[in-house]
Amino acid sequence: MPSAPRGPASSRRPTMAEVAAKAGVSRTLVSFILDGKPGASEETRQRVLAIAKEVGYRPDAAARLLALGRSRTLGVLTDVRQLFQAELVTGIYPAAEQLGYEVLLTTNLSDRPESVPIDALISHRCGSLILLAPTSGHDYLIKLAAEVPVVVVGPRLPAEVLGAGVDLASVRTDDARGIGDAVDYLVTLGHKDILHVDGGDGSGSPERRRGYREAMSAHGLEERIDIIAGDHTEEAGAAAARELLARPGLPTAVLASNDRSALGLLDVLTRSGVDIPGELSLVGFDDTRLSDFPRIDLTTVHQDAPGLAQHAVRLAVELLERRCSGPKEVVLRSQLVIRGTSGPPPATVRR
Amino acid sequence: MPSAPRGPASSRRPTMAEVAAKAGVSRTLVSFILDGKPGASEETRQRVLAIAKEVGYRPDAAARLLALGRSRTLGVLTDVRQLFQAELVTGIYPAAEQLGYEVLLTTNLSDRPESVPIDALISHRCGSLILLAPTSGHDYLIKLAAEVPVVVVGPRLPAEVLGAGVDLASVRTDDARGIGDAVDYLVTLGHKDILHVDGGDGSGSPERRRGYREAMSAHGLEERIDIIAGDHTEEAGAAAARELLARPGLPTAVLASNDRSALGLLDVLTRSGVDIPGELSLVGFDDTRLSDFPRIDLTTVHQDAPGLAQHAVRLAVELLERRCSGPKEVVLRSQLVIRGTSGPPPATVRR
DNA sequence: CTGAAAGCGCTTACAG
DNA sequence: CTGAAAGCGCTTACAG
Repeated sequence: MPSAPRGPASSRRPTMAEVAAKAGVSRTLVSFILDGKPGASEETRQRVLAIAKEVGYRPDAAARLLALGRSRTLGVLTDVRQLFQAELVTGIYPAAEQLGYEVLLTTNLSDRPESVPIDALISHRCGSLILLAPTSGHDYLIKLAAEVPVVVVGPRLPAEVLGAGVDLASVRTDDARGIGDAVDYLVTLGHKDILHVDGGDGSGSPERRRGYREAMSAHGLEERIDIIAGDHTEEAGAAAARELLARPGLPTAVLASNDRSALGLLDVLTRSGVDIPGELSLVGFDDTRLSDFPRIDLTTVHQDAPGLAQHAVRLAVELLERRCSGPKEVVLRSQLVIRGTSGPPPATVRR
Repeated sequence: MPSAPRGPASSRRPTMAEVAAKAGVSRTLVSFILDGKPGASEETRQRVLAIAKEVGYRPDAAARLLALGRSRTLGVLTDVRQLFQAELVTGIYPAAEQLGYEVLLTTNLSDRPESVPIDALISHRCGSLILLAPTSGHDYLIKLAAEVPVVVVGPRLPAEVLGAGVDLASVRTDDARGIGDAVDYLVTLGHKDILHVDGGDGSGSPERRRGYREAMSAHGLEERIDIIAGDHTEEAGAAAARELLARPGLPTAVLASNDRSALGLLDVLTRSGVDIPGELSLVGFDDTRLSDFPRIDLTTVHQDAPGLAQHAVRLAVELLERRCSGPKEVVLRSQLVIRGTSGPPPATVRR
């Protein structure tokens, strides 16, 4: 026996061959039966199934992958610290399961490049990759997609990237329109001094910034355009709030680039005695909600997480199975959800 | 060629054999070189490494696993909706990497049994499993641990489960003592009417409930013991708050079983005009914090997430490598973190 | 320093 | 309905 001595694991873990031996049939037949293929008598089927269950047989994914050459596994890169992504992940599982695919997860960590978890996914033979709000550059994405199909969820990809001739697709929310809806709503209420705390280069942030500018201009408010630089964290929102409070006057409305930033704003402003929405209206983006708890009752732009997840899975599978017919970019509509942090501007505007 | 035609993937993905052919050496040597083993001249080493890089060679984890018989991969079951678990996951990666292990993640979903994601982990040949706050019964855990080493992070496992003779270990916080510290602190401030909103059968909840009872008794406050049933969600905290508000009088302090529950309490109580901490002190558990943002400035019992993660990984690896010498239960101390939601009881106690 | 060879556990044409 | 056989890409004694 030229190979190394095996650990107790292999003796502990029953193989297909053992099931076959116990059942007195060939390995081929066991494979067919477990795969649900025809070709075995009903009686044999039952016996083999019973034995497999009895010995606790579990298919070895590694061997299966190796034999198949390609896996029915979708690799998902997420950031476990982002609650909105948790909602996407929650939607990805059932969508994948329905198409007969498994899902493997890895997470981004702040102290290592995104390519590390992505490499792990590829090494484990994920057939295609779903990247949630990736931060890598476009060159990297194109190189990656030349190797394995990639679906990017969140940020907008320029046409030249999507059209680079590789297996790269994009699923996202119509961020610009979502912010535009929020601006329209605030303007209708009578707001004019609407400020935007942006999300830096966070997923969707450039689009949201653009949507804000365009909507303000469309309402003839271009000279009221006012942007504080931020990112998609509570801390950035809190910092923006401090900056606002240091100014001579407050805007009547603030549009945060995401809910986390809005939370930071809400926290600092509320503590400083700013009445929300009486004195200032606050609107977030994402509608992050994993429980049914209304949390802070934030007016926000709702993203269709289950829809995004479903399309991402569909595209990932189509790309993998080489039958991607439709467009490689899916843009879902958002929906403004009006809750308790927004209302008409105060009668006496401070400016 | 009896096997099925391969998809474009295999032709696209370079193998070790291709690298060997290009370099004009044997596959064995390539394997040795990529593995960092001695046995090749420096010149050959460099050439092979260069070629591997040039053709974009990536090791095939499936084949590697199959050949090795055992994987250097740790499977982690988490719940992507639980922020505290995200902190554990964040700590698990670097700890595993340091020991030369990879990490594979799956998530619990509310609509399917925990055994589904666990089976996926096993199928992908994870050498051992780290289960974050699992909800499965003890019988299941014992059965599972007979098959593959299991480390449970969070809930306390009874001695008879840990001593069942299978590869099962536990890492947790001293929940009872943590709550006890919080009770001591509140009593020192002058509180007597200290109520506990428990966490049902959430991870650590039974211990926290016990700790509350014991600490209250130790202070001679057994007749003030008052528990509202809940779970580890904001919604449960909010429900408890509503129940409290419907009572004739409020306690002077509330101990929530975790931070999410405390958030729900805080939200509803604050909205109802209850002054926190002036009128009522609120204490959470976990110290969930992924950003540096103080969020709601909650007084809480801090859990050492990096420490829990590190011990979990260490045990998982020791169990896997059959050199588990030390105890199979690690209990880490918690630390009370006093912030803005707690203070002395109001001068005029409502009762 | 290097190569031929067996084996990991599975799948799937192919031939009964 | 069933079996013998090759192959997926890797690792590792063993023999030069």
